[in-house]
Amino acid sequence: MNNHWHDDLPIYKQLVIKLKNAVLDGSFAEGQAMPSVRAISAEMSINHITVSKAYHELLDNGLIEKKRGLGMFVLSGAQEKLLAAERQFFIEKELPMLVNKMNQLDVSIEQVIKIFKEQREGS
Amino acid sequence: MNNHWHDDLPIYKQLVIKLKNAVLDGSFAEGQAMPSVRAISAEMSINHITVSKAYHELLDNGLIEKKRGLGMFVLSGAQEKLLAAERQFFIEKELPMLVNKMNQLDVSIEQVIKIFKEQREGS
Amino acid sequence: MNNHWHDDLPIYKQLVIKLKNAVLDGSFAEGQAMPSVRAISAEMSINHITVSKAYHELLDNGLIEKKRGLGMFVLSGAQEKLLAAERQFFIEKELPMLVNKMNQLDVSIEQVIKIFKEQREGS
Amino acid sequence: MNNHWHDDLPIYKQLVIKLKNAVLDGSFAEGQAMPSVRAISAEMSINHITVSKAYHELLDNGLIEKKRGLGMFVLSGAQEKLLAAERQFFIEKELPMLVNKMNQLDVSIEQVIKIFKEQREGS
DNA sequence: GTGGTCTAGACCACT
DNA sequence: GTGGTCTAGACCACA
Repeated sequence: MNNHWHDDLPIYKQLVIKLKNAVLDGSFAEGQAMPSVRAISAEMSINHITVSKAYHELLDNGLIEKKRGLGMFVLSGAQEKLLAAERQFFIEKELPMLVNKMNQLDVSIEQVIKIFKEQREGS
Repeated sequence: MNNHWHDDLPIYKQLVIKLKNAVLDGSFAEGQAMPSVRAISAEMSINHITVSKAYHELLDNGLIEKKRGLGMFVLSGAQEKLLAAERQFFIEKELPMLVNKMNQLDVSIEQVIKIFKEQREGS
Repeated sequence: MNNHWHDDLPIYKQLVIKLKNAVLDGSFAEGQAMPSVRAISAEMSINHITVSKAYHELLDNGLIEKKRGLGMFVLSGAQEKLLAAERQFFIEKELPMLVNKMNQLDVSIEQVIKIFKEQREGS
Repeated sequence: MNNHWHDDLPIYKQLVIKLKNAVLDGSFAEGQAMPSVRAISAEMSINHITVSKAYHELLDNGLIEKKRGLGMFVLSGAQEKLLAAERQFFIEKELPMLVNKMNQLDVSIEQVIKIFKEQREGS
């Protein structure tokens, strides 16, 4: 987890994204305790309230749970739930917009495929 | 042009997008006068300062010009210029990010092609 | 709106209750602007963030909407929605608990009726 | 005695309620030994300090007594004392608040009676 | 140790 | 004017 921020998105939102990615790729296993608010706060030099705000978004999304006096814990099924939600959003919302823009800008499907293949190999 | 706003983008930005789209699809032909600030302001019930802000972004982008006492006019070459700029941004920035997300979410290129074809036929 | 707090409930929660009551009894009519965050903040001598937290709870409950740069507005249907929600919660959750406790403590239904009638007259 | 906690009340408070209910319904007879702190701690997987805190509340309420080296014992008269206290609190504090809410939400006394009867039969 | 709340004051983008 | 974000530091309840 780096601590390099860009400022077109609020810090807590960027943190939400990082945390979600960590859940997605399994860095935070289900049932496991998340790093404490103050730990992140110290490690990344951001206010604990800012961290808390990020955690609350995960809480609202049903990805983590709070145990009083103990901390935040990854809920079982969180990884799958997150993956499903992101995939659905991507396919139902982002992809159609992408295609729409392709039509508007006269970008051919071949160009997309080309970039897709390039990036596959590069990574 | 509807007047339904969402909240995740500033109104003036949403207006910029609408105006650019209108130039892109030829609704505002080159050399033609743009609707007056107060016309848009009234029609969409938004503050004239907000409209003005949107127009200034188009001015800065070199898509329109101001003729004193007459109003704003679409510059010649605006459509093509806009098309080129958007296409470049799309290919160099947006597409790679989307492809990256596709990889992360295990979305196949076939799904993109499928949606592409569906949307082609539908429109 | 008074500004006398008890401390068994966080200030922002107490504020939520006050605001909901104001919507319930029609003090804030639908479509009308809510008092600004800073206005309440000043009037009640509480931090604006605390007020904001309360407003966000109303936002999440779908009772008010935010208009960028303009403020918070009571949504149409808010009063009815709130009334329905509270009544449902009362009947499905609170009442059964009440009855359950009555049984446990051997409190007769007659006593409840008596208090009900007294309070009706008193108010 | 289950071990499923909710988050809107501290665990030790929830435990206090459970223990009181057990005294109320006679599960813990007067003069009888209460389960040891470590027994409850183990059975419910909660910290022994938390259990201790709950027991201290019962001690302060004069419902149990500590016999050095032997454990906690239900005081004689505990059941009746508890019943009286809870009944008084219920009638003087809880009922008026509920009735007040009934008026605000336009819930009729007939609905209460209906639910009362249903619950009587059901249990 | 955990998270929750609050303050006072700053700065920002938007209308 | 509107709300949003962030900080630094304080205090609290809970386990």
